[in-house]
Amino acid sequence: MLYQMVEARDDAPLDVRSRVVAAATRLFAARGFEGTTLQEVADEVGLAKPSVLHHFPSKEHIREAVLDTILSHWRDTLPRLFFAATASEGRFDAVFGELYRFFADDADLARVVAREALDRPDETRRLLRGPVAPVLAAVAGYIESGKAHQRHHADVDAEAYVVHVLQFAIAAAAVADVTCKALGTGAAVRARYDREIARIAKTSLFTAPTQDAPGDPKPARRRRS
Amino acid sequence: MLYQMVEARDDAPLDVRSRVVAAATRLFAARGFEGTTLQEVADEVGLAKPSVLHHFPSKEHIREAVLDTILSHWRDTLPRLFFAATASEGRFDAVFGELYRFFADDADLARVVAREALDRPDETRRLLRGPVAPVLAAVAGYIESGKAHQRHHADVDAEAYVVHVLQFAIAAAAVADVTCKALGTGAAVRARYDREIARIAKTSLFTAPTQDAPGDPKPARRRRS
DNA sequence: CCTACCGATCGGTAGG
DNA sequence: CCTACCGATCGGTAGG
Repeated sequence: MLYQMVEARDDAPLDVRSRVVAAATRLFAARGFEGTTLQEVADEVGLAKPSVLHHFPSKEHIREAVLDTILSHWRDTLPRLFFAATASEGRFDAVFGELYRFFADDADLARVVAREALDRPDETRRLLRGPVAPVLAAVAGYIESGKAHQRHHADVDAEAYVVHVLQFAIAAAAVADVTCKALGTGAAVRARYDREIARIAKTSLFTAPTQDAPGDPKPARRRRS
Repeated sequence: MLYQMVEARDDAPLDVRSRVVAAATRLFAARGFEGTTLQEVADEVGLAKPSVLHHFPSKEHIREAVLDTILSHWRDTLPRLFFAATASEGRFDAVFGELYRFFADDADLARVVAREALDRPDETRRLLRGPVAPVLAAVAGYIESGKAHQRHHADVDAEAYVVHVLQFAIAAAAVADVTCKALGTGAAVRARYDREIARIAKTSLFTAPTQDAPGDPKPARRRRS
């Protein structure tokens, strides 16, 4: 079967559905689902409200489209992440960097996911026990084997560690622009913030400094605005 | 000056304002400020909507009362926290446990704070640079001195570490009942979850296992329902 | 502390 | 893709 491929180039003209999803993602991230009106979405896309509802039968359908888009984006990067995790030792920086950067590069995605966890705990639970579970289990297995080889701390709770690191990455990315300001002003602050979360994740797992390059994921590259 | 003391006993009858704040805290935590209506708050308190508005001139005033209550509760525990942090070495478990338990004991507080950070980044920034800043700086100073004595890892970014640990504790408490389910079912799961976040915070700071009792904050004691 | 009610805006529909 | 409009509900007020 053949699907119309959606061009991912940032400057390519997007179809109406994609423009609605992009606008809704931004607005949901900033104000939440309940705090966003269809009128605001329509205004941002440059359409009348009924025109938006021609493409999505209800506001709830827009929410689902936003979340599906994030989830499918993530599904694309998961295999790469997983491969990096299992292919060789000492690749922790790359793996964590990949995970963190996915959300840090576009804080709106992190904010939408964080809001979803707060707004709809049951759906989020389903997601964690469903499609996300195998990935968590796989990474936990990798950590367990690392424990057996004394590469990782013996008292790491592999499953709990993975869950915490995942939610740390999302939470840190979601509120980075807020909490970074507690570190003072200036451009270097965000780099310190990013470096420290990577260091925490890494040091709490490995028994000794790895042979990796020092744990600094590249500073987040911003996607828009 | 003399103030009317508000009795903290859980079973003591509360005045109307306190009951409104308690109901609003629960509702704001679950649905967010925009997702909560004055009617729902009134219903939960058992009053008519205009009666609620007799005690608080607007919905916005209820939000402020909710946040003030959380902040002042926290101000009460901060001195204790700070004293524990600076009084002696090896008290990390107690300090982090205190911080984490404050939010873990009542996840609604963590959720309200998390939502506030997402909904009103500017206000949250002001809070971080204002009243919260001295506490962060003090703890960061304690960590710096620990680095000088080789008790803490040399590459810890003290200021960034403190900010991350704070937001980790809040985020972890806010979504604990969601993400714990990714660890399986059963009563022990939450204890593992709590123990692992304490271990991560501790291991990423200290150069070697401390002389403390193993890093397990008591399992969160639930305050209500 | 209530009943009754306000204008505004919500998500969504009709019809073209 | 639009104008015009729907019933419902929003936060808040009047008046007692």
